[in-house]
Amino acid sequence: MTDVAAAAGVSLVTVSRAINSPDQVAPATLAAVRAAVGQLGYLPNLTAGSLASSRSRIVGCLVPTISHTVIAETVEALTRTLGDGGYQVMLAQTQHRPDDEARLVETFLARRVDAIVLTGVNHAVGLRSRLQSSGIPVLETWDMSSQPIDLLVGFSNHDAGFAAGRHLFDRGCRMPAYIGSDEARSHHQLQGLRAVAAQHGVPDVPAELILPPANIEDAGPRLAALLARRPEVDAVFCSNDTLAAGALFECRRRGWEVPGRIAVMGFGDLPIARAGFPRLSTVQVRGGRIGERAGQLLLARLAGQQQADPVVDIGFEVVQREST
Amino acid sequence: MTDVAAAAGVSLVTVSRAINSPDQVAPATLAAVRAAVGQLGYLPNLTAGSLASSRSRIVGCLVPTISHTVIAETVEALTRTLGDGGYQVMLAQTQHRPDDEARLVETFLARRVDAIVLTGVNHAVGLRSRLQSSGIPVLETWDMSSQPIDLLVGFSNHDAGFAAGRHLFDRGCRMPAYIGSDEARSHHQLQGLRAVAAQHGVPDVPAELILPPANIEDAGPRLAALLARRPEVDAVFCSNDTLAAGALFECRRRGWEVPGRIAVMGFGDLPIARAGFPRLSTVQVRGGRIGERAGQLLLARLAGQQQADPVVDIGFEVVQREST
DNA sequence: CTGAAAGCGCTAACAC
DNA sequence: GTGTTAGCGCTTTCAG
Repeated sequence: MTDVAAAAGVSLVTVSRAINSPDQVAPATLAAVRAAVGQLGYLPNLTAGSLASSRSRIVGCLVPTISHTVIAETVEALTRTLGDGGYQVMLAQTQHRPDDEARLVETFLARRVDAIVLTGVNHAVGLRSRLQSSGIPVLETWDMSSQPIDLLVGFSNHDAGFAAGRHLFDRGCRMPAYIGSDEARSHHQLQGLRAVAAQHGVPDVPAELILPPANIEDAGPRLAALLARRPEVDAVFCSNDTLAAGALFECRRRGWEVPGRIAVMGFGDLPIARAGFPRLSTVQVRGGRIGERAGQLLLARLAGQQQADPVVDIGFEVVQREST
Repeated sequence: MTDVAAAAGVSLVTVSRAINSPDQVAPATLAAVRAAVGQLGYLPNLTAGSLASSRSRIVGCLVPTISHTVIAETVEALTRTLGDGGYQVMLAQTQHRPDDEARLVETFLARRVDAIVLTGVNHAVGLRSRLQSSGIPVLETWDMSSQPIDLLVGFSNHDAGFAAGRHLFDRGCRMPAYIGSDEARSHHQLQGLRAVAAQHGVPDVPAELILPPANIEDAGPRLAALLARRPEVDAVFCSNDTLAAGALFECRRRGWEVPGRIAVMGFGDLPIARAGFPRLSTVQVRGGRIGERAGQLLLARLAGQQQADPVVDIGFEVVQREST
């Protein structure tokens, strides 16, 4: 930067300003600086800038795993929205382990990220207060909480499970079952499903909870196990569309009609829900919208604006197709 | 850090060493420093450390999009391997746009990342020399090149396409087709497929190239278009298992037997290949292994070791299941 | 094994 | 609109 300043015949600060706030610099000066930058091939050192300004322009984002398709859309939209606002996303994977989440938060804090995005609302003991005392914006996603750490963009997994169950009963099912991942957000869905089942006089909902990472090839065996245990099951709600697609393949393998013999319902409304045969009924969640709103909320907060409502319920929608 | 030094009764440097190279510090001193750190809740500022040491311990990683399942495994393994070595991965998405890739590389360089990982071997003009003159390790993945920028861990997409085609002809197919993404790695696969077709006296391989991002719901319509144009097609090779699963659903919708009426072959050997019905024949690529080897190569290089062979061909394997 | 001095490359105040 | 001064919080020499 010293070289650029010399070449442009100005001082260090002027170069800094020409780069970071061009409108505070006279047009002629700006042109001179830019010429010097181009000629010398100068590349600013953002690390030095971060240290001096105590703003890193990095947002730390923690997800269970990036292979989880439903969450990928959120990360993609978040990255795009924050990127347009001049921020870079630093991603880390918790592998669904709260302790890893807490450890990675420390790493992010040590890197002086400007904000942190978390997946879900269930965290390791102490993380909540640790984050609140850190002084940076924190945003939770993909669930609802009565006590958000700070900002929150999500929807109620409990209510989504309830709505899915109601849909299944409305379609004539008598005995729904659940296949999901063994983690908090799936548990909330299952609780919702159990609540609606209780209202219909069904005291218990059989469930298969898969140790994460749950993937499509787990669905078949789990559905088989479920049906071996409880042959009266006539509907299965899966915590994501990928598992539901696996269930569809399993039904096809057995030559079972869907929804004739068994109804299958997914979650997320991923492309696979529309591509399947039969097309999957599902709970639509706009994952991209979550990422976008999250990015907007963070940008506003990072720009110093206090938002009216720090909690955004993005909602969900039951989509009926052919599988129920 | 000054406070910790005071509390422990040592100097600044000693605290720094206790944290970064504990074995260079006397056990008693180390204990005192650690006690002070714990008591004060001291969290090192990695940004300041990076500036002083000119090592950020960040590796920049560029992928087309993180929603691309086949690449997610690589990123996951890379993140894990580098994480164990004390490095953090900073991820960015190019959306398959070479210009975005070049722009993001500049951002990474400005952040002084210690190394850069790229997807594929086709880049914007000038990026190659820009990276070579940057002086940091660069690693390309998911393809082969006769002129790698620096390090490379991948496999030949051309040869994979050739092998898939040979498998189809071996299984009795006469007229293969291709459905893939409209980007370099798919193009290489298609070239391989065309090469083997030519050897079998098939002068042309009909293809549908989907503007990225290609997803599962594109497969059905594209397969339909392909067959409308060329009803004699009796096999389709898809650039990934997800598209192949979409093709399977489309066949099911039409009541077509697979592979009786048409053979379907995927690429990647994702879980969906094993979960489908019929189970998908595919080209197995160990995406996780690519990420792992890439991480190891980078760690070695970053530790100052010169490796014998900077290019690793991870290979691939044709897996026959039920769909061909 | 420990410490003192000298920056790393930039930005925030404050002046002019 | 531009410059001067004083750091940001750490690591790297080089001594001892």
